[in-house]
Amino acid sequence: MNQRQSLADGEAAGKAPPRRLGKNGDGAERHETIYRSISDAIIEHRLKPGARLREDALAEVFGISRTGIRKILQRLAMEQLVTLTPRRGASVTRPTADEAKDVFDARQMVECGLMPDVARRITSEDVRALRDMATREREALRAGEQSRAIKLSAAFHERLAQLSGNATLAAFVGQLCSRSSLILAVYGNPGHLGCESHDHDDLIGYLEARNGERAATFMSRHLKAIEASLSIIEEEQEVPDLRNIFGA
Amino acid sequence: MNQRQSLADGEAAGKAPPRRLGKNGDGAERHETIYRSISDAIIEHRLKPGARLREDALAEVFGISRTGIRKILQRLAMEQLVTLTPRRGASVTRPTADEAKDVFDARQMVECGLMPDVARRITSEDVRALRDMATREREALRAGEQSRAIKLSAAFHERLAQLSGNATLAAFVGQLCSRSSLILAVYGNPGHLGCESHDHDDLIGYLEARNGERAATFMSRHLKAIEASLSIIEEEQEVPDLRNIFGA
DNA sequence: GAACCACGATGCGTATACAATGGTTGCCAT
DNA sequence: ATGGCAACCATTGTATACGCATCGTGGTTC
Repeated sequence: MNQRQSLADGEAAGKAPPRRLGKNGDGAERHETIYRSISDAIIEHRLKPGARLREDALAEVFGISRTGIRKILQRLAMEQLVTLTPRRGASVTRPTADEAKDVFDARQMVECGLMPDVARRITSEDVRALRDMATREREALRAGEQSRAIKLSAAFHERLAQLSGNATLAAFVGQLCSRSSLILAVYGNPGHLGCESHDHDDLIGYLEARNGERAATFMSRHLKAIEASLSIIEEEQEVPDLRNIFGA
Repeated sequence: MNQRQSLADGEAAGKAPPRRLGKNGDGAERHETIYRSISDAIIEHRLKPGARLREDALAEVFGISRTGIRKILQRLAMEQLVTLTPRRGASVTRPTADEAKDVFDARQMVECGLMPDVARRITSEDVRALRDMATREREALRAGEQSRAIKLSAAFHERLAQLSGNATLAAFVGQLCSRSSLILAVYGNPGHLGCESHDHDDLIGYLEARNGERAATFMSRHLKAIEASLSIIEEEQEVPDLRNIFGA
């Protein structure tokens, strides 16, 4: 299935004669891959809030037509990662302060509420996998790879929710984590990342001890700490900077 | 494609001879309307779980091309109201027993958790609107209009969640209620509808008295009662374990 | 010199055409 | 008569073409 991989730089860019390159055997897989690429780029802050996502450009980059891109863009919009404005196209969502509060309140309720279930169901295998994720996150943090750390942190929280056994709530938590990543991009202070490096390890300890209550209260404090670290000042930009920057 | 559909003729006339049908006049609105039509039909059990939704048929019924229908179908699929199978098209989702459990567990957590906030923020105006909805629901129930009653019940729960002030969680509850409606269609006993007729009124009473705790426990019992009324027998069709039936 | 209007370009929304896939049916061979 | 194979048909997936709205730019007028 990789044979098609080189279409981006190949002759595909040309007009191509009777070139039917759309016959990828793994069409669905392809879309999923592209979706993940864009999603990851947003979560890792490689695409910053407000960045415009032109359909043509994306279509060319990924070697598919605009139709497929639109589908992906719509999915991202439904997850609130991109904003679709009627005649203006797509752009990376810039969460408002209200949305940020809603997201963290929701996480507070759902993630904490899930902890007892997780504590009850967690296996030693799960514990090992979680510790591994926490370790990698700490390493990324120490190496200064903020983007990577943010993604790993979101993945950790999502994974945790999956262990509860409730797929619906786990998917919801996954969306909330993605949005949190965006919120960090807008309101987070550089240098002071969301999750403390040892927090996740402590949490794993409580879960391993099957202490759901303790884990829940810890998670609550953990999330509160992240939220408190944000500087939600609702900085309205849009044009005014020029005056300020170049001196009036 | 067969005819112009007498939609916005008024403004079209002002534009002189735009023989093209005025699709743009209310394009987004139109999609929203169609989305609601299909969504309502599913929630009201006019479209039953398992029903196939052919793109061509829908496109013709609503007078738009398949492109628009696909967009709507995808949105419905993301809300788990329809299932999209790769080369087989769309059909109304038939929830599994596991999904049903997940959905009701999620409702238990979120709706109950929201009650304190609702009790704190509710206004007399809200109370009046809720009572009105409850009344209409009771009337529909008494009149034997089960479809209508189910939709009104879901709307009631969703409205309640909106009063919490958390738009994210409210939207999530809305989805859960829609899915619950599907679950009722599959596992519900005819004649014994989900919500007891007086339950909602009682709940409003607790909220009006700003007794969030009481409302939460009542909501918990309410949801438990609905779930208990289901006959989740997991009647599996779909290749009914020939192995098991005919011995391994 | 500034403001307003007009014209052109860019980019999205929709429709349509085409290709590929999976199901179904009919025929042939065993 | 039954099972397998092959061709056809129905339906989706993808790409492309076209129309329209909005935005930017330049010219003209006050």
